[in-house]
Amino acid sequence: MQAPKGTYDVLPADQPLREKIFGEARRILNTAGYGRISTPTFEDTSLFERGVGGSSDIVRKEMYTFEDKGGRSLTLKPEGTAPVVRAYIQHGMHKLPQPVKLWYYERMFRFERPQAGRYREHYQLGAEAIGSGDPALDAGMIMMMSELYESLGVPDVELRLSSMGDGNCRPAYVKRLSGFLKSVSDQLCEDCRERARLNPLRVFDCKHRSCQAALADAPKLIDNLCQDCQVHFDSVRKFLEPFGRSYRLDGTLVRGFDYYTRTTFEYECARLGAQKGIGGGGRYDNLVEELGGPSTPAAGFGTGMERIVLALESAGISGKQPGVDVFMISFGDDARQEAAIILHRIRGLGLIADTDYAGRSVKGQMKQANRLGARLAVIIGEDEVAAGRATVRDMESGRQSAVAFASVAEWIRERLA
RNA sequence: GUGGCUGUAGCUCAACUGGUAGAGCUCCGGACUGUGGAUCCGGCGGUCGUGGGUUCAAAUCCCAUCAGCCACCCCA
Repeated sequence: MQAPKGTYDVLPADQPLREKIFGEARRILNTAGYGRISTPTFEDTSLFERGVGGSSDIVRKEMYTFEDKGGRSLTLKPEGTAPVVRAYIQHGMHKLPQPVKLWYYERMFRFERPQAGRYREHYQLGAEAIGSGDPALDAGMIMMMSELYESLGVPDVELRLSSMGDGNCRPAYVKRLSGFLKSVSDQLCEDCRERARLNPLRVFDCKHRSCQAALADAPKLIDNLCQDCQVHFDSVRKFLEPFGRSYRLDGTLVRGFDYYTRTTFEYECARLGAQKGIGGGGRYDNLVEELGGPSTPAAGFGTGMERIVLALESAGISGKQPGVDVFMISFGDDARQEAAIILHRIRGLGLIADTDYAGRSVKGQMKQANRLGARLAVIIGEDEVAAGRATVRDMESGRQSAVAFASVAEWIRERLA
């Protein structure tokens, strides 16, 4: 038996680093006034069809869609924004002071071919601020991500920034681009011709040299923004400026969801290979309305737990398990009985305490205490039972003390304080 | 979904042109009758990813399949 393709177990040794990442994200988001939201693992399929968009690969071929016994079509969530927006609408959050700022840490599911850094089930940290079109918000999102990566020590992080325009300027631009693509159609690869038909903006993602060459003179959306979008974009950049966050202005940056408008951004870790995108996001001013809510501007970001982990590991950064304070060593029936009582008391004082359940020899138990990095070992054998006093050994110095059973727990707490 | 590489003990890896699986680390024990981190010794541990096929004989060759990895694709 093995875990299904593209899934994996997070083992105890993996947890500390993940918890550190989660903890940093929580700290940053909480200090920025974001409240955590959890949404269901699955949603009505139509939520993603309408939200993410029919021309996206995710909806076209990567969703885990199934029918439940009531005949409903449900889908394991492939991304986090649509469900949060659904919750915003469902709970009438537009009546709360705006914007409503929410963050999440959730599992995402996509039927993709797995690879290092790409899984069929992965964890994403994300945030959404719904109900504000303020460009300062876009910049704030970008800076929160920067702060997260920086505080964790993610190496070689690069930021790409662009604008997708809005309903005012994008359609006209797409028409222009389509015309251009038609004129160079014979120089494009098969995929690009398909893209030209479905979602022309995505041709810019193509890695084929010939396509890149053919696109060299293509009109860029970023040069064809309408007045409002241009003002907005300039403002985002202005808000970013004082922070000194370097970025690459990239008119070819197109994210994989249809709902983005105006600002889009993507963070990459240069040492991650093909799956180097560690996080991204942008503004989605039409999504709330498209999902049945009032016309509401919003922005958000998402970042991948696994990719952050890989990036940190590539820099030799790891998490460490909390060390054991006390290891209880005992042998003989009476002694084991006494040890169990004392162990319970020590734990009750909030100390991390463990003992042997494997029938190890005294030497073996000492070894285990050492292996766990215990600061103190409490030894209880026949002699100790007879004297009513436990032997407490300092694992570093090797010094031992005899302490009465009744007070040994408190004695240890003071000793370790 | 496409192409390629890989798959031997819990981990890292060996095993010649096919001859029937071994080391280091880990773990358990002993040397050290109730005391760890060093050393030495011993022990536990393997459907050779799985299923077929070729062969007197397959970890080794062939086919299929599963999984991982790399690139494409896509994205976190």
